[in-house]
Amino acid sequence: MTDMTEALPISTGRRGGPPRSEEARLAILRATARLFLERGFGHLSIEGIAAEAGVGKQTIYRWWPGKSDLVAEALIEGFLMPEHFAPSFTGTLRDDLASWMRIVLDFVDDPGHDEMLRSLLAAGTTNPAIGERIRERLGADGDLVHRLEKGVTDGELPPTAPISSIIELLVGAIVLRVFAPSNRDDGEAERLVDVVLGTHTARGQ
Amino acid sequence: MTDMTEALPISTGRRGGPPRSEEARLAILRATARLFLERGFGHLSIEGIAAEAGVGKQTIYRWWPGKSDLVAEALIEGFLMPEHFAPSFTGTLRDDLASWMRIVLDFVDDPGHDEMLRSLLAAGTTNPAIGERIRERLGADGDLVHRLEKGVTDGELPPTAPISSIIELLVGAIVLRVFAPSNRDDGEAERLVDVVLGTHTARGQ
Amino acid sequence: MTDMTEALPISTGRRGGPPRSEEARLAILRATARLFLERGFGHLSIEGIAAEAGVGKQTIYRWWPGKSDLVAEALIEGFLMPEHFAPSFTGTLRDDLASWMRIVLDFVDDPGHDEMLRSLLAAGTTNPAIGERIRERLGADGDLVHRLEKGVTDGELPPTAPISSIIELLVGAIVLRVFAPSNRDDGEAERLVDVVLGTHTARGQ
Amino acid sequence: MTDMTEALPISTGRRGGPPRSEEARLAILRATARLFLERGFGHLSIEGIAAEAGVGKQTIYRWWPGKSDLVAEALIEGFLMPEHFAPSFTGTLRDDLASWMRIVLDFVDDPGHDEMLRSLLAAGTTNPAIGERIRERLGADGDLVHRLEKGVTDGELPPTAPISSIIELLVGAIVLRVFAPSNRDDGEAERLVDVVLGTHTARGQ
DNA sequence: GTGTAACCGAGACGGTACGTCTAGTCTTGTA
DNA sequence: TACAAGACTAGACGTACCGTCTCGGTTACAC
Repeated sequence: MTDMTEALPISTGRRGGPPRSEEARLAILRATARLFLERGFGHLSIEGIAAEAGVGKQTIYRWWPGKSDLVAEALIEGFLMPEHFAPSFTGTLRDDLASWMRIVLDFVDDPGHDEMLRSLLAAGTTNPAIGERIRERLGADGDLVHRLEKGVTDGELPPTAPISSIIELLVGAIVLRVFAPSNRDDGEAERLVDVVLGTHTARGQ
Repeated sequence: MTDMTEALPISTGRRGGPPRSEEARLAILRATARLFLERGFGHLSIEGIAAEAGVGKQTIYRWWPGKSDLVAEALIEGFLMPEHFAPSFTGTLRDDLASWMRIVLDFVDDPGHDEMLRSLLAAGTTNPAIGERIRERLGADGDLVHRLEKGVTDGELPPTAPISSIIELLVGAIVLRVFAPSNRDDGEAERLVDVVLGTHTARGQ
Repeated sequence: MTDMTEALPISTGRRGGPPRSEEARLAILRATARLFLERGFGHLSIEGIAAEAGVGKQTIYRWWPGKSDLVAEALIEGFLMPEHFAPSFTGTLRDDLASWMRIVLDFVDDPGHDEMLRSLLAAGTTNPAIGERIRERLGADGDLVHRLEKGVTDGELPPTAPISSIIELLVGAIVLRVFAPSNRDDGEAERLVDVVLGTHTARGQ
Repeated sequence: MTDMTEALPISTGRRGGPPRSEEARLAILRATARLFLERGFGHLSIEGIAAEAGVGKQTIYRWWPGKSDLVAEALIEGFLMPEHFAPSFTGTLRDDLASWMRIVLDFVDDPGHDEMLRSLLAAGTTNPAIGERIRERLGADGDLVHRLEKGVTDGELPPTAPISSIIELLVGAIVLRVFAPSNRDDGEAERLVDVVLGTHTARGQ
C-alpha cells in the first residue's frame, strides 16, 4: 500500500488525522487545576472539567484514563502547587535541613493549603505518579539527597548514614502532618531534623 | 451526649418509638467492611451497602452522615483491620522498636493489604477519625509512647528526647510507604529505628 | 423470609415503597407530546423529555423501555392526535364511507399534520402498539366494521363481502398517503371507496 | 446536470482534482447494505459504515446528505431488496393480479424480511426517494399500470376504472401489512384483488 | 513541469444523547 | 417512631455518533 523503498520514517507516531490539539490539552489541565483547587478532588468531575475547558468529554477520555491522571499531569505542568522546595547549601547540614523543613512545614500547615494537600493525597492513593510528583516537589528526590551527601563529605554525617531512610522519615512526617494534623508548635521542624541527624542530644532541648 | 440521668419520663432524649436496631447497625457495618475490602473506598456506595445489608437507605442516612463515617465505625468495631500492633517491653529499646517496626512493615508491605490500606488512606483524607484510628491501631498513641518513656527511664534515651517527634517520624514513614511504596529490603525496619534513635553509627552499617 | 401461613395477599403489586407518581407520569407524557409535535420523533430525546417534564431520567427509564413506548402511551392518553374518526350511519353505505374517507384524507393531507404523521409512522416501525393505536383512531377496529356489517344487513353489500380486507385496503391507502404522498385531487376519497365497494362502474367517472 | 456546453474553459463542472472514486462509492453502498440488513436502520451509523467500508467519514459526507440517502442509493443499486415484482400478462386480469399479490405477500410475510422491511419503512419516513423506490420494486409504477390498462382494453375492466386508485389501494394494503401485520391466511391475496376488481361477488367467498 | 484544486484515508475536535449508577430525600405500609 | 422498600429529582459516569475540520498524501487538469 505504501512505498517501502524510501527512507521509512521509523516509528513515527503519525497515523493519519490531525495532530493532538495542544490548545485543548492546556485548557483541560487549566480547568482541572481550577476546579481541583476550588472544590477538591472528591468533587472533581470530568463533566465539569469539560464544560469549564470548553471541550468535549471525549477529548478528555481520549487522552487520559481517569481523573487522577488529569490531576497528575496538572501537577507536573505546574498548574497545581508550583512551589519547589530545595534545601540550601550555605550553612551546616543541620541548619540547612532545619530551614528547609521549616519552610515546608509552614507551607503544609497553612490552612489555605490544607484542602488542596488533602485532595492531593486522596488523588495520590489512586495514582502513584502523584505521589512521585509530590516527593519531587518537596525536593526529596534530588536536592535533599545532594545536601545529605554533601553532609557526608563534609564530615557532618558518617559515611554509613542511611540517606534514603532519613529522607523517608522526613517526608513521611510531612505527609503524615497533612493526613493527620498534629502539634504545630514552632520548634517542630528543628526537632524532627535533630532526631534524624542525631543532633538533638547535643542541643539544649 | 444523650440522656445522662436515665428514667426521666418527660423530655428525655428518648422520644418514643422503638429503639435503634442493633441488628441493622451491625449488618450495615458488616456490609460496609465486606464491600470496602472487596471493592475499595472509591467504589463503595451507600446504595450497595444498603442492598448488601438488607436495609433501607434511610436507616443508613439516619445514623451516619457519610460513607467515610461508616468506614470509621467499621474500623473502630474491628470489622476492618482488626490487627493491633504494640511493641514489646522485653529487650533493649532499639530491639523492641525494631521488631515492632518489622512486624508493621511486613503487614504494610503485604500485597494483599495494599488495596485496603490505600483505600483507608483515601477515606482518611475525608475523615480525621480514620487517621486517629489508624494511629491507634499502630500503637502510636499509647504503647509506643510508653515504650519510649521506659527507654528514657532506662537511660537508653536522654530525658530531652522529643518522644512525640520520634513517633511522628516512624508513623510517617509507615504511612508514606502505603502512599508511595519505596525500597522494601529486609533491613529497612532496623535502619529507620536506628536513625530516629541515633543508634545507626554504633552499628556496622 | 415472610410468613407463609397467613392470608397471603395474592399477587398484590405492592412490594413496599411509595406508589408510582401519577403526577410525574402525566408530566412525562405531556412533555413527550409537546416535543414530539415540536421536533418530530427523530429529534425526540429522553433527556429532553426529562428536562421538559422536570423529572429525573431514571423515572422515565423505570417505567418505559424506550421512546417509542412513550409515544405510544402519549397517543393512547390522547396527548397526540386526539381526533377520532368514525363513519356516520345516516346515509347509504357508499356515502357514509366516502364522507368518512374525505374527512380522514383532509386530515392526512393537511400540511400541518404531515410531520406528525410521518413521525408517528417512524415510531410505529419500532413499536406495534403505535400501529394498533393509529388504526383505532381511524375507526378501523370498531365503527368501520360496524358500518360495513350494517351495509351487509341493509343489502348494500353481499353477505360474502370480505369486510376486513376492505378495511385493510382503505386504511392501507390512508397510511400509504402519509408515507408517500400521491395525487391529492378532490375526488380521491370517493374514488377509493367506490373501488372497494365495486360502485365505481355505476357512477359516471 | 453537469456541463451542458462542453469545452467551456471557465466555470465548468470540472474544477481540477481526481474524479470521484467509484471504488469508494461501491464500498460505501455495500457496507451500508450489509449493516442495514444486519442491524436495521435505527442502528445504522455513518461512523460504522465508514469503518466497514475502509473509508474516511468525509468521503461519505461529501457525496450524501444523510443516511437515508445512502439507504436509498443502496436500494437503487440493488444491494438492498434486489427483488422486482411484476405481474404476468398470461391469464385473466384477476388471476395475473392475484398471483402477483400472492408473491408479494409471501415476500412481505416472510419473517426473515420483516426487520428489513420495517427498517425500510422507517428510512422512508425521512426520505421520499425510498418510498418511490419501494413502489418501483413492487412494480407499482410501470408493470402494474400496464397490466391494468391491458385489462381495460381486454374489457375486463371498464374504461372508467380509476387505475391509479386501484394501485394505491393494493400497494397500501401491502405497506400496511409491513407496518402493522394482520391476518395472514392463504386466501388474502385473492381476496384483496377481488375487492378492488369487484370480482368477489362473482366468486363463492 | 509545475501549480492548483479536489480527491482520498485517518482521525481529532466540540457536541448531544445514550442508558446506568448513585446521591440524598420523601412516602408508603408494617411492627 | 424505626424499619424495609422503593419512587422521586438531580446529575455524573463512560460510550457511541454526530457533522466539521485538519492532516498528509494522491491524482488530474491547466498553464
